[in-house]
Amino acid sequence: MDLEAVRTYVAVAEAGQFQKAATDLAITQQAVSKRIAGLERDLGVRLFSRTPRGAEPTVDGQAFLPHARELLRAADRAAASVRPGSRPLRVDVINSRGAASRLMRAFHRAHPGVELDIVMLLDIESAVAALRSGAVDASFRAVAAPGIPLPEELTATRVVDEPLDLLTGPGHALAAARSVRLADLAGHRIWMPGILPGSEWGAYYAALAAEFGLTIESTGPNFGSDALLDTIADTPALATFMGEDTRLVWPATYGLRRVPVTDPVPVYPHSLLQHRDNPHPALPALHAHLAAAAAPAASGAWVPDWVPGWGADRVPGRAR
Amino acid sequence: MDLEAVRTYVAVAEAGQFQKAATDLAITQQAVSKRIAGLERDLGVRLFSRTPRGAEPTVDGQAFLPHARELLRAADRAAASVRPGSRPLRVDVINSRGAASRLMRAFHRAHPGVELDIVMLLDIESAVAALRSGAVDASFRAVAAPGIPLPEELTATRVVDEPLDLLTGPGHALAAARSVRLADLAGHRIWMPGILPGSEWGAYYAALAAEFGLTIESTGPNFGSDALLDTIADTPALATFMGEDTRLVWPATYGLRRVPVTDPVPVYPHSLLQHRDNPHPALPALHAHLAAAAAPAASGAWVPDWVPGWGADRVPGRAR
DNA sequence: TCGGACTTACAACCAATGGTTGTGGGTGGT
DNA sequence: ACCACCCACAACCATTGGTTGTAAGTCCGA
Repeated sequence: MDLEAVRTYVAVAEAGQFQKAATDLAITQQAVSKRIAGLERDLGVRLFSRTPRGAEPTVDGQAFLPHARELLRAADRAAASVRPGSRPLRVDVINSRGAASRLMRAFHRAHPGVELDIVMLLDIESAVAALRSGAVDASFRAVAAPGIPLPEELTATRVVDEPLDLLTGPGHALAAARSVRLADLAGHRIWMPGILPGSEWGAYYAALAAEFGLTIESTGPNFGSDALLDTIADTPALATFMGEDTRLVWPATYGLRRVPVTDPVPVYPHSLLQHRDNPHPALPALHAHLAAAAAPAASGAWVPDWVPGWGADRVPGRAR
Repeated sequence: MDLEAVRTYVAVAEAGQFQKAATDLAITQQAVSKRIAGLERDLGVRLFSRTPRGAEPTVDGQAFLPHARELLRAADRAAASVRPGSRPLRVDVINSRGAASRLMRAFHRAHPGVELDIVMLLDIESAVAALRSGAVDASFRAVAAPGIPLPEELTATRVVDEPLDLLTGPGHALAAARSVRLADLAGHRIWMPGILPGSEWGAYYAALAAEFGLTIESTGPNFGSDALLDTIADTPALATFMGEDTRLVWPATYGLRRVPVTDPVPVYPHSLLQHRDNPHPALPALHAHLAAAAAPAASGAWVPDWVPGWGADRVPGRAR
């Protein structure tokens, strides 16, 4: 199926005749005739019934028309997603299951009119480079991690702290616990595959392990969250950390247990990075939404939490 | 933008390298290279960063990918909409503002998974022909109108009765009335442009006019509902009928008045026609939905209504 | 009834597209 | 240093898709 033929089809359906559609498209009537004939050959049905006064859609043509229009709109959106200048707001999130993804989905629900593209960059260096070049408009990251100075032209706004739960299999020693103190995790093996030592998560867990004497293993390649959960469910000696609000789609029979960690609650600090001069019109709306989403938590009871020493100030109003 | 190039792009993004995508698509690596280069030229951005071990999407490529997938899905849906055999349920409605359209929108909300195509055929003859040929699966029509025998292989199910209101401009004699008896409309000019004498609506209004002495003018071409409403608003001597539940999108300043007609209420009888042997899997769900939608009205107070003498039995449970 | 104005369809031609094969440059592992 | 593997470029060629010219059909008015 050829998009130009589909575009020609819609033009004919709107014009009511091949001739006028041809002048609208600035081609000859014969070219229109050929395109429509080719489209009908591709689809295997007759789309127009030709009359001496023009052409009108057949039943198949009527059914095809809205799909054709939607197809052309999809093509326009696809082209717009990479058009320099006015393109959809492009936001980098740190992974597809974390708090940042959840916030962006909520933002999309609250502002359905804002065109949005979500990308996931590998590390903060490439995120910083993408922000400086303008390839992305905003990035959820943990800033001020050691060794990663924030360039002058970027700004960072602390937007949300993500509390972490412990995730264990049914055979784990803490599987039945209602909660566990962070200090009591000393000596337990925590497995976080795919966390690179130099990355932000790597720095976060390194600081956490150093302060509370945890054993965090990030060895081995990341085979995806399915493989991770599979291993956690089957290995009594292993546990892992997972965002408190992460919803798991997982068969209940595997018996994964989620154990809240307290005293203090380890929270991962998310900031929104952007270029100081980025003029994208949707950025203010995003900031307003994030501020509004963080504020209501202030009414809850506050619980002591832990962020790395380099984690700067806490987000206003966080509670649990 | 070429759909084949987009399909190739998605294949490369999934394969991770041009070579493998080429074998998957059964073309040469050079052809893949050319297609991607052409797509990048069309879009004006670089989609892949080429490495000695393959190709990975750039930031622009990452943003483009979901749009590309959606574009291909839209193309598949468009092709499926006219595929003989298993295609979406194709339903003919009598116009875009009537009760049939409303019912189909409600059905779509209740069954979002059912692929649906709505068409509007000119008259009941073409609807019958389309049903017999299998070009459409179901049709909302008023059957048993005089001179239109229902062929043996078609079935008709009375699904909904649509009450009609009188629509007037602010200067009309009945504009301030809270309701009007059908008999009191005798002598008033009712304008229904575009209603053909031989059509179902034509037969309906002819019977209505004959029984209650109305003056119904259906002269003149139908310039669309905007032109109709425009004329009604500006002409004190004219009024028209309109479905009770029809929502008008119209500036309030025009002052159109909707006057319920009573004693009896004129209702237009809609039936669902289909081929006796049509095996489309979504047809039972449609029938179940229509039966469920008609039933709840039985709880309301019943009001005398009027259908043409040829209008067969009333739909069970209709009320107002 | 005939001719003019209008429609779409078909034939011939030609440039440009899009595939192929062959080859070269570059990187990473042995 | 060589080999294996990747992608890009060049040359070639069939096919596609545009053009012009013409034919066939219908409507309408003289």
